[in-house]
Amino acid sequence: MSWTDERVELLKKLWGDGLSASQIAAELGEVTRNAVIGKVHRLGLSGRAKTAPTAARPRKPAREAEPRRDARPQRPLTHGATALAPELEQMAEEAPAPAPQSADNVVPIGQRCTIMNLTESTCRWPMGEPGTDGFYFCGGKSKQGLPYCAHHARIAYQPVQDRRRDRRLAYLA
DNA sequence: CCCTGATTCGC
DNA sequence: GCGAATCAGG
Repeated sequence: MSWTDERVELLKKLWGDGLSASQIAAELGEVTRNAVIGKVHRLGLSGRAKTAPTAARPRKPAREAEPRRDARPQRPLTHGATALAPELEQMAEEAPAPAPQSADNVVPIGQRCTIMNLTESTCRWPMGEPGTDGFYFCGGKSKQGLPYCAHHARIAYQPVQDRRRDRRLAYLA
């Protein structure tokens, strides 16, 4: 997969929205966060804020071609990494229950889970009508205490996105 | 350990 | 130009 115009445009948009490189990578698919970061730099739109306090890098001692381990294979079943500002974690607890039945979302059967299979790292986005047989949770991989996977977190917190970003920049500045 | 972006450099 | 490996940090 290459950087088509559409993908680059989406990259710019998401980066501008303050999403992390790994989130963007998950959103784009078929690329790692390193690829995203590399592209961001080449496009010259790095440095979203925070004046790099850690500028000077000691250089890397030339490296030879190594057996290089597998390039992290993005799991098709999950929505990849997630990491939102700490402020969001609080909101997560009070976040209004997302609309139960989302006709648009279809989760792979193998990923779905019930209340019994939920762990700290599974997406709790409800699917279907609670209490009925068809009900289940997304079950995608969530991280850092967030209750949702990257995909559902975006949906759940959309209205607050602006505030979140501003806050983040505020304390980083 | 989870994650973040930044950089280097072989390809 | 691309991005894995690495680094430095939270």
